[in-house]
Amino acid sequence: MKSAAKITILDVANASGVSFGTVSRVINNDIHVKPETRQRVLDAMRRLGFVANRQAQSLAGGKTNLIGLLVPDLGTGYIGEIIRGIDAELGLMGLDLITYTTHRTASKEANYVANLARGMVDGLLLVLPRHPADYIETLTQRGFPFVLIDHQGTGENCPAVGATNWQGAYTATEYLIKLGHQRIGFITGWMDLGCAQDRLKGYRSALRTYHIPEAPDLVYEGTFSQPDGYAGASALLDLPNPPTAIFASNDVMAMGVMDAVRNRGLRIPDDISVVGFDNIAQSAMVYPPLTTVQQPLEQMGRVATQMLLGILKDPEKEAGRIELPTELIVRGSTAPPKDRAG
Amino acid sequence: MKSAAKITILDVANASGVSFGTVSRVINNDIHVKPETRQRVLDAMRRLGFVANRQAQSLAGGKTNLIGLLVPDLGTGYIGEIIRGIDAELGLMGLDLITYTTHRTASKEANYVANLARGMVDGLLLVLPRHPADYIETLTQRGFPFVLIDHQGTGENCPAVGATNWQGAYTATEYLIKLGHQRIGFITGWMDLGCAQDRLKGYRSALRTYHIPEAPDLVYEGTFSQPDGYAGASALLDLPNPPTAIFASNDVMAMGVMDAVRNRGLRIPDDISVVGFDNIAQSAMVYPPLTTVQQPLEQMGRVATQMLLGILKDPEKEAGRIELPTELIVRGSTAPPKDRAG
DNA sequence: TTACGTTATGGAAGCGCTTACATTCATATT
DNA sequence: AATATGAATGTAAGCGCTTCCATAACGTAA
Repeated sequence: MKSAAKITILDVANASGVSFGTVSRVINNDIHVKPETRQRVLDAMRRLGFVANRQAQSLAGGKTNLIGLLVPDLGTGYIGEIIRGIDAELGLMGLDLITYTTHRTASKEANYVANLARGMVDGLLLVLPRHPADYIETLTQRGFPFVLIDHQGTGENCPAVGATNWQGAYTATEYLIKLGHQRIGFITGWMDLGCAQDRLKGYRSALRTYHIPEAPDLVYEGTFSQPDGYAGASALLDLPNPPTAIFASNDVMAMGVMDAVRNRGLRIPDDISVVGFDNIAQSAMVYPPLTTVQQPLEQMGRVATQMLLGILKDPEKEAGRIELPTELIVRGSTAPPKDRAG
Repeated sequence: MKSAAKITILDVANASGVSFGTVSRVINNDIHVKPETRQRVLDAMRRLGFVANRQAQSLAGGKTNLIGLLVPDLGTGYIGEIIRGIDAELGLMGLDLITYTTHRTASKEANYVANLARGMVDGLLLVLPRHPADYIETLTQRGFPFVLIDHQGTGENCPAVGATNWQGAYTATEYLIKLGHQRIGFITGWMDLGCAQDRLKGYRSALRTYHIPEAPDLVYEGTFSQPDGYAGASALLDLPNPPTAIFASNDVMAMGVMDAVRNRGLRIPDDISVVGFDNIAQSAMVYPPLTTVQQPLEQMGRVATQMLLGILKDPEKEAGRIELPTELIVRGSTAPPKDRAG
C-alpha cells in the first residue's frame, strides 16, 4: 500500500477494476455510472483512503472550490458572527474559505481583490469593504462573482447584503422617546460607511417625527471603537444641559459609554439610559445588560454566501441588495429619565 | 490582448522572446537567468498583467503555498491578535492562509486536520487545539509540518509556542499579596487546557511561597467566558469571608467579575481588586482599566509562523516548545485591600 | 434476427506550471 | 587552435485531474 498522501484516481481505478474516467465520474456524481460500479469504486476509495487532489481538480476543472473572504479585522465579535454564518453555508457545499485581513488598509484591499480575482478563488465575500468603488467596476466588468456584506454597494444594483440600519436606529430612538427622553445623545460610527450614516439618519428621523428639536451638540462623531464611546459620553455629559440617554452606533462604543457614565458616579439606567447597536454576545453579559439593536450578523453571513453560491451557479442571475431586519432588544440599560421616573 | 485571466507563461514567453522555461525560472527567482533577460521577462509580465496560476504551480511543484489555520473561534480579540502576527509573517513570504473554525468541536477538528494534511496545505497552525492527541501522532509519523499555538503539546518535543502561564499567574498573585491581600479568589479557565492548569498552579505556588493557606472555596472553576466571571465573582463574594481580590484566568472573565462586583455596589479597586490575564485591547479601555498579565499574542502568532516556515524549509529541524514571556501590566483595577489601606 | 437508440465505460487531450536533462554559446585553459 | 568549463536557455515529461469523444454493452422494437 502506497503512502496515504499519494493515492490517485489511477490507484482507485486499478483497485476497483474500472478506468480512471469512471472514477472521476464517481467523484463528480456523474449520472452515467452503474450503481454497482459506483459502489465498487466508492469502496475502493474508502479502502485506499483516497482524497482527491484539489490542485489537480482545480487545474483541470477550471474552478478552485475556494471562496475568498476579505475582512477588515478578525478580532471582533461582529466579524466572528458573520463568519460563523459563512462557515455554515460553505461547509454544506464543500467549499473552503481563504481569509484576508486588510486591517482597514485600502491599498491592501484593492491588491488582494486584484489577485484573488485572477483565479485564486471562485468568488469573493467582502465584509465592510473600505473603498469598494476602486475595484467593483473591474469585478463587474470581468463578471467576477462577489457579494458585499454590510455595505451599501455603489449605487448600482450590486450584490450586497446589509441590515435595516435606518429602521433599527429609528426604532431604538423612538423607544427612548416613548420612555420620556427628550435629550438623547448620539455617537456615530465611521461616517464614511453607509451603515453609520443610515443609523444617524434613523436617529434624526425619529426625533423629527416626535417634534424634538435636533441639537447638533448632542451628536458626537466616533469610529466604532470603545474609546470613542468613552470620549463621546464624557463630552456629552459635560454639556451644560446633558442628555438623559445616549445611543451609541455600536455595542463596543456603548461599553465605552457605560464606563464613562459609571466613572462619573452616575447610574445606569437610573441616571442615564444607554443603547447600543449590533447585539454582540457580550452585550447580554455586561452589567446592566445592554439594550441594543440586534443585527442578524450570522444570518447576513449565511445570506451573503447563499447569494454568492447562486451567482456562481448562474452568473446571469441578477442579485441586488438584500436588507435583513434589525430588532430592538430591550434589556436593563434603559429606563425612563430620572425627572420623570421620580 | 487576451483576457487578463488567461495570460499564461507561454504568452509571456512569446512576448519576451524566450522559452517558457526561462519565464518559469524568472518566476521562481532561479539564478540561471541573465539579468537583462530577466528584466525583459519581468517587463513582459507587467505589460501583460501576468499572474501565475496557483493551482498549476502547486500541481507541478508539489506545494500549495497555503498554510492551514485551525482556530476554535474567530470572534475574540485573543484569536485576532494571534492571527495578526501570523498574517504579518505569512505576507512576507507570499503564503496564504486558509482558515477553519472548529467551534470547539473535536470531531470537526480531527476531520479538518486529516483533510488538510492530505495535500490541501503545506503546513498547519493549530491554535488552542482541543484534542491534539487524536492526530498529532499521525501528523508526526507522516512528517507533516505543524505548530501548536498556546498548547502544551503532547509531552514529546512537539513544535509548539506558548506563554509562561505559570510565571505570569505567579507574578500577578505575588503582586496582590505584596499589596497586602491575603484572601485572593481565583477563577480558572477550561481545566482541560494546559494553560489554564498552569495559571492555577502559578497562583497556588505564589500563595505557598508567602505562606498563605489555600482555601479551596476561593477557587472557582470557569470556562474562560464572561458569564463565568460574573458567576464566579458572585459566588466568591457570597462567601462568609469573601476575598479582597479576584484573579480571573482571562480578561473576558475579569470583565464579568467587574460587572458582578459593581452590581453589588462594591467599588473597584477600593473594595475589591481585580486582575485578568491576556491583556486584550479592551482591557485598557474599560473603567477602571484592568490590571492584567500580558500574553504576547501577536508575537506568539509570529513565532509560530516562523517555526512552521523553518520546518517547511528543513523538515529535519527539531523544533521544540517555545515559551514567550508574560508581563504584569498594572492598571487601575488593583489597590491595597480596604482594611489595610484605610 | 437485425437495426437502432440508450447507457456505461475507456481513453486521449489538455489545464498551466516545475524540473530534470539536453543543448547552445561564450569564455577560459592548455 | 583545440578543448574543457560553466552559464544561459530550450524542451520533454509529467503533476492528478476533468471532459469530450469514441466505443462497447445492453435492451428493445420491428
